[in-house]
Parts: sequence; C-alpha cells; structure tokens
Amino acid sequence: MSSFDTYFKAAFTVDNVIFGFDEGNLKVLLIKRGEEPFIDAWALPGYFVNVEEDLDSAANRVLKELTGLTNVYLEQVKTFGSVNRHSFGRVITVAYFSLIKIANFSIQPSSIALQTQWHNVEELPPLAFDHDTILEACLQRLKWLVKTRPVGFELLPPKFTLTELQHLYEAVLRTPLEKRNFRKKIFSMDFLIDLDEIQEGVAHRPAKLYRFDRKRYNKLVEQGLNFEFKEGRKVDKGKGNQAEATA
Amino acid sequence: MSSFDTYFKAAFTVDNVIFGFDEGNLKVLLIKRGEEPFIDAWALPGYFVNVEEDLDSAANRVLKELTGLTNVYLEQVKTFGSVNRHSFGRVITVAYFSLIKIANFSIQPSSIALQTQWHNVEELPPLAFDHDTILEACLQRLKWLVKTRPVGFELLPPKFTLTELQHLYEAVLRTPLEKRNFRKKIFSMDFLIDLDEIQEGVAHRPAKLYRFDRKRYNKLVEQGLNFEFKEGRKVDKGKGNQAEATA
DNA sequence: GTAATTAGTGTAAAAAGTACAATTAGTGTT
DNA sequence: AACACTAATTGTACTTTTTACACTAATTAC
Repeated sequence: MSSFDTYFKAAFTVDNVIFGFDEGNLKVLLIKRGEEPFIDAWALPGYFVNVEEDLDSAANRVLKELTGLTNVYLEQVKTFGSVNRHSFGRVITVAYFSLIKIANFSIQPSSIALQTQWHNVEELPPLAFDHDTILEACLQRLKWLVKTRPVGFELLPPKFTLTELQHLYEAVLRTPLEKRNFRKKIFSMDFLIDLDEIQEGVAHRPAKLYRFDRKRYNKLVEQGLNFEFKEGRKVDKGKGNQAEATA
Repeated sequence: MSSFDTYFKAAFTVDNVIFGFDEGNLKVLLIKRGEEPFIDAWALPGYFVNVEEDLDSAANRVLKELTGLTNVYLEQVKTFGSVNRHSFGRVITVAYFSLIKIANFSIQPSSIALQTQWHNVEELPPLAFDHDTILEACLQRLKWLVKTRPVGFELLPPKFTLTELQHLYEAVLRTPLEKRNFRKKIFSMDFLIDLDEIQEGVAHRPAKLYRFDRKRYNKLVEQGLNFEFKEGRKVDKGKGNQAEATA
C-alpha cells in the first residue's frame, strides 16, 4: 500500500466540558470565542493538540491555559470527527470532562477567550460547532458517573450539608430524590465524616456539616464496594408540617 | 493566533475490536499484519480514515474491507493518541467494538492482512502497537454493556438454549452464575420467545430453543426497563444427581 | 413566645436477590 | 425393555434492598 506520508492527516483538538455546581444548579464553563469561525459565539474551552503531546496532557494543558486550573479530575468521554464539523478544514476533537469546585476557581482572561463564564446547564446559549452534541454526551457521562462513583464530592466545597449533597444529585440526575432514602443510602456507604459542626447564618434549624472521607472510600472500593444510585420514581411529597392534619 | 494551516496535523485510524462467541469462549478477531511496522504480528483490524469520511463510517468501511461484514452493532469506545504509539509518526486511533455471530461470517482475505483469525480472549498472542490496551478497554466496555443491555444476543445464533446464553454471560463477565437465578432473571425480562423446538443431536435431554424478541425489548425499553445483571457471588455447586445422598 | 423554616429520623410493606436439590427427558448400552 | 448417563428444568424459603410515607427538633425573625 501507499507509504505512511500519503495518508490523510487532520488537525485535532481537545474540548473540555467543565462542570461546576452553584446555588443548586449544575453549571458548565463556556468561553466567548475571539477567533473565527464562530467569533463571539459561546463555546466549550478547547484548543489544538501539540505535536509532542499526549491527549490527556493536552486536555490538562488547555484546561490550565483557559482557566488556570490544575490537578482536576479529567476524563476522556468521546471523540467527534464529522467531516464538516469545522468550516476551516477537517478537525477531530476529543472531548474531556472535569468536575471542579467553583469557589476554588478564579477565571483568568486568555487571548483565545473574550469572556469566560459559568452557564446554568438548563439555560444554555447556542454553542459554536457541534459543542451542544459534545456537551450532551458529557452530561450523559456525568449522570452515569454520579450514580456509579462518588464524584459528586468533587463539585461541592469540602464541608457540605446532606441537603446540598442531595440537591447536587437531583440537579445531575434531573430527578427528585426522597430525602430519607437518600440519607439512608449515603450513610450506608459509610464514607461521610460528621464534622460536628453546623451551618451558620441560616434562618432555620442549621444542618450538620460533613466531609467526604476519600481514604475510607478507597479502602471500601478495594473491598468491592458498589456505589450506585438508582433514580427516584416518585417525588417526596412529605412536607408534613401543617398539611395532611388528621385531627 | 496562527492561521489554521499552521496547526499540527496527525494521521488517524480506526481500530475494530470484533467479539464473537464460540464453543463457550469469547473470541476476538485478529489479523496478521502484512505491513511494517509490526509486520507478521497479530493486530486488531484497523486502518486509516479517509478525508471525506466520518469516524463511524470509517469504522464500518474498515470492518467491511477486512472482514466482509456489514450492518453490525458498532460503537465507539475510546481514542488512543500517545505520542509514540506508532513508530512512523503520530497516529491517533479511535477504537470501536462490535459483536457478531461467528457462524454468519466468512473470513475474506485482504491485502492488508496476511491472515485473519479468531482468538480466544483468554489466550492471546502479543499484539502490535498498543492494541493490548485497546482490547482491554473494549473488554471492559463489553462487560459493562452486557450487564446493562441485551447485547448478548448479538453473539449467539438466532436460536439458542438458555445454557448457551448463560455460558456467554459467564464468559464475558468471567464469573460463574447460578443456573436457576439466571433463568429467573432472564424470564422476568420477558423478551425471550419459546420457539417450541428442541435441540437435536445431543446425547442427553435436549434443551428448548429460544430467540430474542427485539420488538418486545424495544417496547420494554420505552417503558423504562432496567436490564441489569449483577455478578454472581458463589458458584452453583448443585450437581444434585447422585451426590449428597442422605439415605 | 409564636410563627416560620428546614433538619432530622423510623418503620412496615414490597420487591429483588440468593441459596439450595429433586425430577424430567432424552441418548446409548446391554 | 431396563438401566445408566447426561444435562434440562423447576419451586421455595430466606435474606437483603428498596420503597413509601409523617412527625418531631432546632434554629431565626418578628
């Protein structure tokens, strides 16, 4: 057959889908593009891979360059390579996703991005290229991951309440969960540490604070823990305060 | 920034991991390479993607060219792009996998492959490039898929016995399953059709033949079926014939 | 001190999963 | 035809997991 040099070659990029969680909503980080094509459009933060760079390294580097973030959970999701997905030529992109704590993160301006902003996943602007498809694939992956691994903790501050944790799961799974059963499940997994601290500055009974015990979790995984959430079937109707009074 | 043409470009390929099932063993289709590098080594059937070709199309075409097969379940698994995975230059490969019925398939010679042969996944030769890593990733995917979707039927002939089905699951999951519970589970899913036919040519009580009812399965999926197998914890010891006699 | 708000908890019923052994329907041999 | 052999088929009690559901407790604001 023909020699190696005659084979078709394509440019390739990585696109990062960076999820965060804030005010009860799942967020994704988008940049406003400063280059053609799709100048001024919102897009996933991604860029070209270099010659001497592995894919995972490229994803990490691009993430760092566009956001300043290092050392985050980063995982390959899927590769997108439709012939016409980029108007300047054939560009194949490998999608990665990561989960970060928004509070730990300060947006740094970059020459590629005019703006960098968190967007609520439920209310997204139109995206450049096929980035809506890529995002959708990552949302699916996140959904699966959150049911399967304790990655939810990556999105929360180190100290959190059980209600915050539950809201996170509800936002990701897009389904309401039943409070008592959720707590039972979480506790049965036995990797939350009760910090003996309580919430402050709330106008109601303050919740206890917990943190995730990663060491304990790793030990449990070795022993064959099966971390799994099934979706709730029904809503927790039980407000139960003054409603449904029988006497 | 620099113009589009200045970005680094790489060759890219698809590699197909084609699983089959025969004589109670999970098999994978390998070719013996007829080109450098790794000439004469066993490898996954893969080849270069063309300019005007989507990734999925490329996987289908390559599969067809190397095996003659069309219209098979084909799914993208992961992309491998280490800097030095190919000695002739940077080559990024997208791994696909598919499940086929070995019996339906006749091996066709090709100019790329000196030989094409089914190999038992439990006894593999050394593979070219990073194909062992790719194969491992696909095995993991298959394992997950088989627990989660009724893809097992893709590997069996249209008519099969429950024991054959069980052996398939055992081979893929690499764990023994308990016969009665396996049957209960399968029947509870309610998408097997009893063909009212029996096995022929066996020197013992012949088993009933079944087929998979895809239409019914699709209907069940719409209704929110959860097809899932957990791994067995213990072996089925129950020979129960002459053993363990108490009188 | 009363109203408002959210946190926190227990239990019974249903469903799913597990462990386990005897009987049945064929073939092959005598 | 009886017997030995092999593998197929079936049921049930027990355990675990999941679900549904409603009240009391702790705090702030007024």
